[in-house]
Amino acid sequence: MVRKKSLKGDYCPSARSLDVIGDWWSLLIVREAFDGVKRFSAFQKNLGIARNILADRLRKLTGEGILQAVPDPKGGAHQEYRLTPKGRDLLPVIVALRQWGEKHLFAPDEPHSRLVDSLTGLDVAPLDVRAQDGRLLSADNVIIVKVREEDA
Amino acid sequence: MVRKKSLKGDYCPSARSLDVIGDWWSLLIVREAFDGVKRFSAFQKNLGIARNILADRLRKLTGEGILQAVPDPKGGAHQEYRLTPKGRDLLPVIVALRQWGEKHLFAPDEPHSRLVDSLTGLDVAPLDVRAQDGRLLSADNVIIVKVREEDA
DNA sequence: GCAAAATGGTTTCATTTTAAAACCAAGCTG
DNA sequence: CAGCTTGGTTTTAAAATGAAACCATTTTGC
Repeated sequence: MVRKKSLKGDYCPSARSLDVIGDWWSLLIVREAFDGVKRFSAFQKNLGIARNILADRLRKLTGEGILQAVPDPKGGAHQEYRLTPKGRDLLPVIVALRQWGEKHLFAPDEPHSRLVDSLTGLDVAPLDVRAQDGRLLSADNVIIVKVREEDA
Repeated sequence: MVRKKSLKGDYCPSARSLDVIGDWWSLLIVREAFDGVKRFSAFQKNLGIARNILADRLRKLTGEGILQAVPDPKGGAHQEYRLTPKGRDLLPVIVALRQWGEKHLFAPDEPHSRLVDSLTGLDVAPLDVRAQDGRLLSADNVIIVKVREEDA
């Protein structure tokens, strides 16, 4: 009996993350939430996602504690979906994806939406991966240290 | 006729990125490549992915210029898959996913693989999102500025 | 030098996921 | 109170995925 696709038990944190938010829509929903979208129909309209899929993903994301469903603060019958702190912690993931896309997926003169510092209106600075001592790191000077199974 | 799922033309860079690497396996393959994996069978064994799917993803990733298929430098008949510079630029994405997973998806005492600075052996520092002036930014002080359609 | 095993896939077929559209109940609106 | 909006669920069709079988080369073991 082979477990199919669940990396829940994987000891690689990126694999586990992808297990939770690695499907095609989840991060797009989270991105909309970062952009202030709160209601079912708004997600649906902005993303063009099928409603059953959206309902499913909202359930999963709330189940994972990334979104929280709260009753309409204005007393209406519907509920709002809001990012939890865990969801807000996905900001670097969204930013990393965005910056990679800006760099590699747009023509030099092609317009795209921008993520800006709301205080100054300037673009967010490029993310960089640094060592504890502040040295800039690239793919060549990092390695993955696997957990020894016996430790698990 | 409704175009299904292609965000190729979307003006949001994160959407476009997800269109390219947002499927379930692509980033896992890239992560393996970061870890030095180069050959078909190694990807297959490490990830437990079906071979037809792996072949498809390797084709897509090379087609996108994220991986490059090069003939075995030792003269063998097989080819190796290597990250291109575009692929190596995905490091911050992988790191962001990994750090989010470490923080939110593991029990406090649970072991996991680590991404370390190969010089010192110390963990990579937490990524942070900063403004141009160096201020630390969180979800509350960034906004997305949409491109005006007329500009496009 | 030859048989056997490994490599790097492709094909086939069953299962699962996704998409689109229709449907529906509850609220609100004029 | 008739009709529209919101927030879904159900149904059905289409597409993606997964497992296994198959296959042509290579490499290896002896």
